[in-house]
Amino acid sequence: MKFYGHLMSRATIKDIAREAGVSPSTVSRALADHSAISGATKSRIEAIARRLHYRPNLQAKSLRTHSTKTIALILPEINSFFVPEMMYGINSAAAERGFSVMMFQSDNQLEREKALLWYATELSADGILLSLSEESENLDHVQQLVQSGTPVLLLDKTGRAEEFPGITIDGAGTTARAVAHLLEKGHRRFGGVFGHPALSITQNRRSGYLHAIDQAGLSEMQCPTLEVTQILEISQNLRRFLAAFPDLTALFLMSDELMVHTHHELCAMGIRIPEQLSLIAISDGIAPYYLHPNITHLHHSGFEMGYQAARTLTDAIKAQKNDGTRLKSAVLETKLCVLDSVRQHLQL
Amino acid sequence: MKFYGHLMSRATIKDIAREAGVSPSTVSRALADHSAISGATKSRIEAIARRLHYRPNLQAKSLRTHSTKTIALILPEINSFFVPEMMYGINSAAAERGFSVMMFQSDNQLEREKALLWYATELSADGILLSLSEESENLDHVQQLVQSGTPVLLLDKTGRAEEFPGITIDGAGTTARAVAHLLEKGHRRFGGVFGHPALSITQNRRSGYLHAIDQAGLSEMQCPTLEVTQILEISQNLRRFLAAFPDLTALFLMSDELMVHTHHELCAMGIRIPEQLSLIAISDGIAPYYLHPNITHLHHSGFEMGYQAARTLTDAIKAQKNDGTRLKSAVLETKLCVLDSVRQHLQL
DNA sequence: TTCCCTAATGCAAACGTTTGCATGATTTTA
DNA sequence: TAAAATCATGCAAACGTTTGCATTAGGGAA
Repeated sequence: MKFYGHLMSRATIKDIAREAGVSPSTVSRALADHSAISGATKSRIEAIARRLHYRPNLQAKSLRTHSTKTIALILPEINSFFVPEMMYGINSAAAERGFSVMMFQSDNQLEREKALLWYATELSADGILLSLSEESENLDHVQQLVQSGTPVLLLDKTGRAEEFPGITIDGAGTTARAVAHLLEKGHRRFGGVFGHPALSITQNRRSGYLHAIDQAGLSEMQCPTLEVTQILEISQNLRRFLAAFPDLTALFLMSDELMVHTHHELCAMGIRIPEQLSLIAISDGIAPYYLHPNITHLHHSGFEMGYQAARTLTDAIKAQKNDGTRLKSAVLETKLCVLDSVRQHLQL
Repeated sequence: MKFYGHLMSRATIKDIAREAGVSPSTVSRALADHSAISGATKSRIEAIARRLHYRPNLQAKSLRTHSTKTIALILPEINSFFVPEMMYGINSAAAERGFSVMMFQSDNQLEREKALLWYATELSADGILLSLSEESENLDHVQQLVQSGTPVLLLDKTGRAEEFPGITIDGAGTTARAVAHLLEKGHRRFGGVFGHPALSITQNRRSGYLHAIDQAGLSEMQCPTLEVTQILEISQNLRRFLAAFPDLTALFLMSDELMVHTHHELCAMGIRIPEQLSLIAISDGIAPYYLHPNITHLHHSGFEMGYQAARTLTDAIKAQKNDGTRLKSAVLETKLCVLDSVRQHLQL
C-alpha cells in the first residue's frame, strides 16, 4: 500500500498477502473461492480484503485471463425512438450476466464505423453488437473482424447481410400483417409511407407491402407508396401525396419517426383520425400512446431486441471457450396492438 | 505471434520488435513518436505494425500507465425523453477527446447505484458521470468515492447536493420564466403540473413556480398546483384537477413526460389547445414538435448537458495529473421557444 | 589523441493479476 | 512403520505494455 499525496492508493493482492502473512497466490485463490484453500484462511483473507477496501484491478485480470467481460455497442445514431429501449434491453441482459457495455456511435459514417470496430478490438471487447451505418454497403470490415475471432452480432440495422448472424424483425412479414389488418377493416385504398429507399429496412418493408397488396388483388395504383428521403420534407411530400390520391382511407407508416411526423402533419391539415383517415404503424410501442388517438401498431419491442441480442452474444462468448459454437441469427416476433386509429371502413 | 487453432493471435510489440530486429522498447517509443527514435526506424516499424495488423493491448497499457481513457456513466433509467439526447452529447464530447463511455443503469435503486460505483472503480474508470437514483437521499457512497480520488461529476439528477460538483439547469428560474411568459400573455388563472414530490427536481421547479406567482401577486388559490405521483394516474388526477379549478386558462408542465401525457389527456377530453387551454412546458425540445399544436416550451438541451458534463469531466481528468484542479459545477441556460400552444388571453 | 556530448537504442523492472508445478505437512492405507 | 495419498500453500512465470537508466557509436572540441 503506497501513498500518493494525501491519497491512499488502492490495496492490491500483495497488500492483503503481506497483511495476512501468506503469498499472493493464496490470496488470489482465496478470493476466487478456490477449493484448495482452507475455510479458515479464506475467511481471514476476506476480512482483510474488506477492511482494506480491496478492489481487484480488472485491467490486470483481463491481461492475464484474456477476457474483459465487456461488449462494445456500436450504433449509427442515438435517437429518441427505439434506440433507448434497445439500450435498456442490452444493458439489462449484459448486467445480469456480469458484462459491461461500452457505447459508441458511428454517426452513420462508414469510416467511423470502421474506426470504432478497430478500437473495440484494441479494447479487447469480448464481443461486439453492431447496428450498421447507412453507408455500410460493403461489409468487408465486418468480415475481417469476424475472421480475427471476435464474436460480432448485428442487430436491427443489419443491411442485406445474411452472411453474418443478426437479430432482426421480419420487416416484410410485419408489414404484410399491417396491410392484412387494414384489409380486414375493409380498407381497399390506402397508402404506404416508407423511409429512405437506400436502406435495407425500407426495402424489406416495402417489398412486404407490395407483395401483400398483390396477394390481395390490389395494384400499386390503388395502394400507392410514398418514400420519404428527407424527414424534414415530409410535410410537403405528404400533402402532395394525399392530393394525388384523394380517395385513400388509410395510411401505413413504417416507423415511429414517420408515424409522429405524419400524425402531426395530419393534425395540422385538420384531418381527423380515424374518421377521415386511418393510421397503422410499425412502432416500438411507446409513442403510439402519446398521440391521440392512440395509434394501432405492430409492436416491435426495442427492449426485446436489445435483450436478446446481448444475451445471445454473451452466451456465445462463454461458449466460445468450450466448443466453437457459432452465433445464431434470430427473427423477432411483432405483435399487433389494436388501438384507436383504424376504423371499420364500409365498402360501397 | 502464436497460433490458436486456425486463428492467428494478435501481434504484439514483441512480434514487431523481432521482425524489425530491434528491442520492444524501441518499438514502443517508435509507435509513440518519441523524439529519441530516428525517422528511419520509425517508418520501418510503422510499416511492420501495419503489415501485422498490430493493435495495442489497451489493458496492458492501462495497467502500466494507470489511465484507462474511460468514463463510466451511471443513469437511474433509460427513457425516451432527454436521456437519449444526453447520451448523444456525452458520447460526442468523450469521442472528441479520445475517451470511451461505459454505460450502466441503476434502475433507480440505491443499492445498485452503490454497486455500480464500486464496479466502476474496479474497472479503473478515469472518471464517473452520475445521475442519482430516486432513492439516493444520503450521498455517503459518493463522498467515499470522491475521497478515493476518482473524479465524480453529477448531472441532471443531482439531488440536494451542493457539496458535489454537478451540471444542472436552474429549475426554479426556468419555471419562473415559464410563469412569466404566461403572465405576459395575459393569463392570471393557470395551473402547475409537477412530478413526484420527493424528487429534488420537482421541489426546485415547484418552489420556482410558487415564488413566481407570489411575486406576481397571485395566490395558490388562483394558480394551484398538481403533483403527479404515479404517471399512470395522470388521467384521473388531471380530470379531477381541471374540474376543481374550471377557470384555468393555461397549464405549466414541468417535464416532457408530463407534457405528452397531459396533451394526450386533453385531446381525449376534447379540449382544444390553445383556444380553450394554453400549455407551456419544460422540455428537451424534441417532443414539442411531434405534438399538435407545437408546444411552447423552455428548451432544456439534453445534448448540451451531456456534452458539457463529459467535457468538464475529461478536462478535469487530464488536468488532475498536473495540478489538482477541482471539478466545477455549472448551471445551464434554458431558452424560451415560443411555438403555438400559448394564446394571448384577454383579461376582462 | 583524448575527452565530452549527443543521438539512437537496449536492458530490465514494474503495473496487478492468475495458474502450473513444486513443496511440505498431515492423514490414510497396507 | 513405511509408503502413498491428500491437503494447504508458496514459487515464479506470464499477460503486453512503458520508462528510468544504462550502453554504444559517432562527431566535434580541446
